[in-house]
Amino acid sequence: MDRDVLHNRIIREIIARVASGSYAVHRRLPAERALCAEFDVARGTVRKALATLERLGVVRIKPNSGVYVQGVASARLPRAFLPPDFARVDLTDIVEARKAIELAALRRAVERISPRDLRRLRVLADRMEAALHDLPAFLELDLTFHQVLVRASGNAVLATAFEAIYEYHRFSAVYTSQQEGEEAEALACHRRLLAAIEKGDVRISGRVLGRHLDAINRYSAPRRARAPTVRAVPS
Amino acid sequence: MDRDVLHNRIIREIIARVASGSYAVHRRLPAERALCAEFDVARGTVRKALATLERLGVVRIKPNSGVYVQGVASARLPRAFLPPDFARVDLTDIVEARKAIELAALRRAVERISPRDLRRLRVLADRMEAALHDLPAFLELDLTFHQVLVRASGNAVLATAFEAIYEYHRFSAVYTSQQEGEEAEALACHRRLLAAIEKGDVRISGRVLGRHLDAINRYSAPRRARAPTVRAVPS
DNA sequence: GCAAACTGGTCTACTAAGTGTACCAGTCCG
DNA sequence: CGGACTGGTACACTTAGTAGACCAGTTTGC
Repeated sequence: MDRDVLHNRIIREIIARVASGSYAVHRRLPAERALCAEFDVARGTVRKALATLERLGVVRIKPNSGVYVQGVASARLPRAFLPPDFARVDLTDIVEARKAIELAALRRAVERISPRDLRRLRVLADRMEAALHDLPAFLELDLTFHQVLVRASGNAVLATAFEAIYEYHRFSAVYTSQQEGEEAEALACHRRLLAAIEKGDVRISGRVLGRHLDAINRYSAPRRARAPTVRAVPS
Repeated sequence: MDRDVLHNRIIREIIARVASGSYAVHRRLPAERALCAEFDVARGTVRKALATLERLGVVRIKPNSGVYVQGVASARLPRAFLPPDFARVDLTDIVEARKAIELAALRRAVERISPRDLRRLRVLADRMEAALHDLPAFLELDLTFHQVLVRASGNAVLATAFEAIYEYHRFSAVYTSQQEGEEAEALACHRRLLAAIEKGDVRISGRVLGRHLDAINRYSAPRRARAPTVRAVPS
C-alpha cells in the first residue's frame, strides 16, 4: 500500500499532457500559480513536481521567466510516472482494449442514450470541426467524445474501465504520427457514428466505431510500430 | 485532486472483504497488529480505519478482545468507500463489462498463453476443487483464475481495465445468492474453459466463458435483482 | 523607455497523516 | 493460574501539504 502522493500525481498529469501534445515542446507551461489554481493545490506542491520534472529532463525552469517544455521523447521516465507496464504496451493493445470496452458500451448507448448526451455529442463534433487545425485540441475533443459515449451507456462499470485506460489513450500520441488531413477523416467518422446512433442502428454504428478505432493502427508510424519513443527506466 | 489517504484505503479494503464474505459476519477480524503487518502500515493508521468502520456500523470493537464484523448490509456507507457510482450499478452491468473485457482477453490468451500461466490456471482449478465447501475462499480463487486469464492475454491495457473493475466483482457477492452446489458447476465451467484453451480453440473457449459469465446473472436473487442491499449515502 | 504586472525563488508558521516504540490493563486459553 | 494476546493510550518524530508573505529579475503594455 504505497502512498500516491499529490505531487507525483501532478508529475504524471504534466507528463501525460506533454506526451499527448497538449503541452507543446519548447512552449511555456502555465505559470506555477496558475497550475496551483488548476490543480487546487499549494504552490510548494507544484514546485516539488516541477523540480522533479526538471531533473527528469521533461521541462527546463528559467528563473523569473517560466517553465519550458523540453519534451518527453528523450527522457527516461521512472515507471511510476507512466501507465502500468507501459514498456510492454503497443498501439494495437490500446486499440484492442478500446474496441472491447467501447463497442460494448455502444450497444447499450444506442438503446438508452439520453437527449442530453446526444446533444453533448453533437456539440463536441462541432467543436472538433472548429479545431480541425489544432491537433492537440482536436485529440482532446476526440477523447472526450468517446468518453461521453461510454458514459451514455449508463453502465458505470464500463465507464470505470474506460477511465482506467484513459492514461494509455493520452500516451498513444507517442506512437501515432497523425497528419493534417487525417483529422478530417476522423471527424467524418464521428459524424457518421452520431447519425447511426440517432437512428438507433446498432449494426451500422458498431461497424463505424470499429473501423474508426482500427484506423488508429494505421496512423502508427510503421518503423517504430512496437517501439515507443518514451522509455521507462527500472526505478 | 483530493488526496487518497491511507486509512481510507484500508477502510475500503475491509469493507470489500466484508461485502465479499471473506470476512464473515460476527467473526473476529485479524488483530490490529496483524492487519498492520499485512497492510504494512503503522498501528495508528489501522486504528483510525477501525474507528471509522465502527462509526459506520461495519464492525464492533470489543476492548481487550477483538474487532467483530457486524456486516455491511444494513450500513449506510459514504460513496467514497464504495466503487464509483455503486448505487446505479446492478449485476448485469458487472457481467456486461466483464464479458467485454474477458472475452477480448481470452481471444489473445488462447493464441499466446505461456506454459507457466497455463500451469497456474490448472493449480487454481485444483485449489477451487479443494475449496468447494468454503464459499468465500472459492469465490476468491474464482476471481484470481479470471485475473490470471486476463493477464495471460499479454495485453497490459486489458489487464488494467480488468483490475479497475475488480472492486465491483468483490461487491457482486452482495447481489448474488450463490448456493452450495453451484460452485460445482462453476468449477466444471473453469475446467472446460481450461481444456479449450489448451487445445487453442478460440470458439469453444469463448462460448464457455461467455456462458459462465452469463450464469452469474442467474445466481442473482430475483426479488432484489436491481436493488443492492448496500446503500450509499450522499457524503 | 519606463512602470506595472508577472515570473520563479525563498522563507515561515501551521496542520494532518503516518511511523515506531513503549507500556497499560483487561481477556482468553492451555 | 499464568502467559500470551487483545485493544487503549501516550510520546517523539518525519513527511506532505497549506497559506501567506516578500524578493529580485523579466516581460509587456502604454
